[in-house]
Amino acid sequence: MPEKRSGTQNRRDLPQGQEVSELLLSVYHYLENAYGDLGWWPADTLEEMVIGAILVQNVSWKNTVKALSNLNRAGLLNFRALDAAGVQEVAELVIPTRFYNMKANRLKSFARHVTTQYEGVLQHMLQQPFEVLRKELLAIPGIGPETADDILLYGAKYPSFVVDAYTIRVLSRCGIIPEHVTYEELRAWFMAHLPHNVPMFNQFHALLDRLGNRVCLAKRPHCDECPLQEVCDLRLQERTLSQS
DNA sequence: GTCCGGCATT
DNA sequence: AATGCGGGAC
Repeated sequence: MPEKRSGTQNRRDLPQGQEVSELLLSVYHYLENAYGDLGWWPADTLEEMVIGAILVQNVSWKNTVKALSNLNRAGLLNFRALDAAGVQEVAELVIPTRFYNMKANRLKSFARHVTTQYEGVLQHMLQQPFEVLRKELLAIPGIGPETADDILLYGAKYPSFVVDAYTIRVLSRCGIIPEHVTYEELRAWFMAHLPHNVPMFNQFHALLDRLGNRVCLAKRPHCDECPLQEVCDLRLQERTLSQS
């Protein structure tokens, strides 16, 4: 019979309990004090927000802006027009987002869905109940959990915590979470330990994104300028001590 | 694990 | 010019 671990937390499991809520809130406050209000999501319309969420997959925001402006110039920054446009034309306009054939197909899939199910009115789609909408989004080709949660939080304004690779890198480096966690598991963990507050979820993800993008880099992280130094170093120390 | 295939870095 | 970074969907 496999012996049950007691005492120290298994490194492969997510920590639980009231102290987790406090730790997450302190991470949030360190970041907010350093970076202030990031004002996400940067978009003028809901349609632009959703299109941007699809285009930004796997690429920098800078490239996404180029593609958004190309689409805008072509009058394709809305789902009715995208549904009517040819994939080839769309693909050429979104070349800066790198995986342009894939992105064009994803845009077309979403446009088709909004057109056939909601007569082209995105707001009507986003008014579905939280869980219904999440399932519906995930069923659209090219919409995975992160993009779905982007749309739920920044588009529909539901308290859906957005997890991304930066979230995992930052928190696992600090020793707060294991390196290998599934998306759904980590999202549920955040949502179980934080108040379901839309502006806070909005800002928390934006802050983690900023840190992972500019400071907590995959290679040669700039730890000297990290606002989480205190939390991070503390955790690493504790782990080292408890291993001896 | 694989796909996608621009752009920053070297 | 060449390399490889990079990450979300499947």
